[in-house]
Amino acid sequence: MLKKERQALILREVNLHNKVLHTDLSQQLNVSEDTIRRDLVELSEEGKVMKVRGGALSKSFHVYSYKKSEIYKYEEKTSIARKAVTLLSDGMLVLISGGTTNLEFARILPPELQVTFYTGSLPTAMQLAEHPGSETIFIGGRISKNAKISTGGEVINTLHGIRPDICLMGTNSIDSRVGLTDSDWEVVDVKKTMIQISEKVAVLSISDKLQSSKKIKICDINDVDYLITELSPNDPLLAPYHEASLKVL
Amino acid sequence: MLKKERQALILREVNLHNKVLHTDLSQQLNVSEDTIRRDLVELSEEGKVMKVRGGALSKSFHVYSYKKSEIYKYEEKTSIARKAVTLLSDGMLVLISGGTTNLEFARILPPELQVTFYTGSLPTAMQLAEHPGSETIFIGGRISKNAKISTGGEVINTLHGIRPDICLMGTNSIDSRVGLTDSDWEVVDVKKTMIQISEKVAVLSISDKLQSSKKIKICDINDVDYLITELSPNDPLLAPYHEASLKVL
DNA sequence: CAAAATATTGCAAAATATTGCAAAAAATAT
DNA sequence: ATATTTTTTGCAATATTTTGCAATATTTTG
Repeated sequence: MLKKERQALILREVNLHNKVLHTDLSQQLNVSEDTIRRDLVELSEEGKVMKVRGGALSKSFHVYSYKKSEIYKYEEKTSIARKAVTLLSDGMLVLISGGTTNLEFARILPPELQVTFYTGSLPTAMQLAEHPGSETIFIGGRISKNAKISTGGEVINTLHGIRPDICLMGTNSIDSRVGLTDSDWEVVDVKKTMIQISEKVAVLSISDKLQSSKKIKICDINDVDYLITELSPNDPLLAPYHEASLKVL
Repeated sequence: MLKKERQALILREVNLHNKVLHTDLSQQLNVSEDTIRRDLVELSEEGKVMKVRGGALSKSFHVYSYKKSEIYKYEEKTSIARKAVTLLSDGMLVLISGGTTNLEFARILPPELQVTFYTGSLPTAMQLAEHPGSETIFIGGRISKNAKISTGGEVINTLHGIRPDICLMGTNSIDSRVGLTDSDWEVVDVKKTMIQISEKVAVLSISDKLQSSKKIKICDINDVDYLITELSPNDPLLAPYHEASLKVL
């Protein structure tokens, strides 16, 4: 096994579990603990992991982290991301929006997965570009300063030229009666189209945002096929969505 | 078996399995490990694979670090960026490439400047989006994993639809006789077009890269209008460029 | 504090890289 | 076609890197 390859595997393990132990990795990869330790030191010098006694921790390091602000509810978002992965399979065309949950999704993506991603979000694209198996296509347009996504007519045009199998939509507000809403009309325009053109729509949302709504409407709740939260699917909070016949993961 | 043919096979193997070993390829193709090693070195110089000890990995393994602390010759790049700012004025349409020097340029951009930026570089776009005065338009396309820029026909098409006043081009190698060169053909295709369509072309380069060249040619030295380095314009190192009648800042 | 776990250091064996060189193969000129 | 030049290839001698091990130091834990 090549050194770089081994380090890539280690890095993936760290990103998935947020921590690794020398002993585990040493067994898993069939090398001495010394070698693992040296690898972790190197990775930590490159700023990719945080070395601690006995192993290493994830830096929850995204290529681009949303300006300094630690990702809110990091653990929860990782758990959402893991569930979302199960919706994908090789060869799919996936449309993915921005937001920290989707960023987390891009980070823990299994390397062997081979899909084509379309996105208009700069941070998401940066992170997806790290993924060895998949191809990332950025949808160009005028960059919205706060959301860091492409907006405008050109985006809508490009979107109408593709037919994604699934759309992974990060969201600010979802409500079983009102549907999906947002507060930025530029973003809403884009999201509307993303939902229209996609075969299936999955909404990724932490439970705080359930049953909340903003000023501008994106779509009805029926336009959504999957709802993914960090909660167990049979949590009472999710009941209204079951009733609206969404598939709740 | 011809050399080209062998290298094509190697390249296929790399892209298929994401890694190759000297030992495997040597057996498989009935040549010595030395030959394989030399092939891999060449392929890596052309930017097609990533050479590592014992074999090679597919390019997608490479991770580019944009951490400020790790930027090579950070101070020098800031000084280049400051000179580059003098070329801009309000209302201009500016095409800007990737690279750490341009990233630094985007960071120190005076906030009151009002220009429209076109770029295909994800890191550059991220930084430009922070700038209050200007508008950033991202040129969409397939994201090249190591350079983190849009590549492919769509980029070329989009570029042909605009007429920038100036192109700020980061570079890997510039030579007064050979011109601009690079090692990644995907990047070269895009840069060629960027230079063609722009009214003026400014090359930003730290002095280390002066009089160096890579395998693949981007353009002649005469296609460049401005050369910006961290050196004083009358530094002897820059004499060849004065002779080629570039404006040296 | 003492036992256990983990780090550090130096070292040697194995694997891999580099360099220079000469023979073979390919390209070019005669 | 033949001779000459250039490129490619394999080999050997010599570096360099990587790895595991052992002895010793340090930190953690109860």
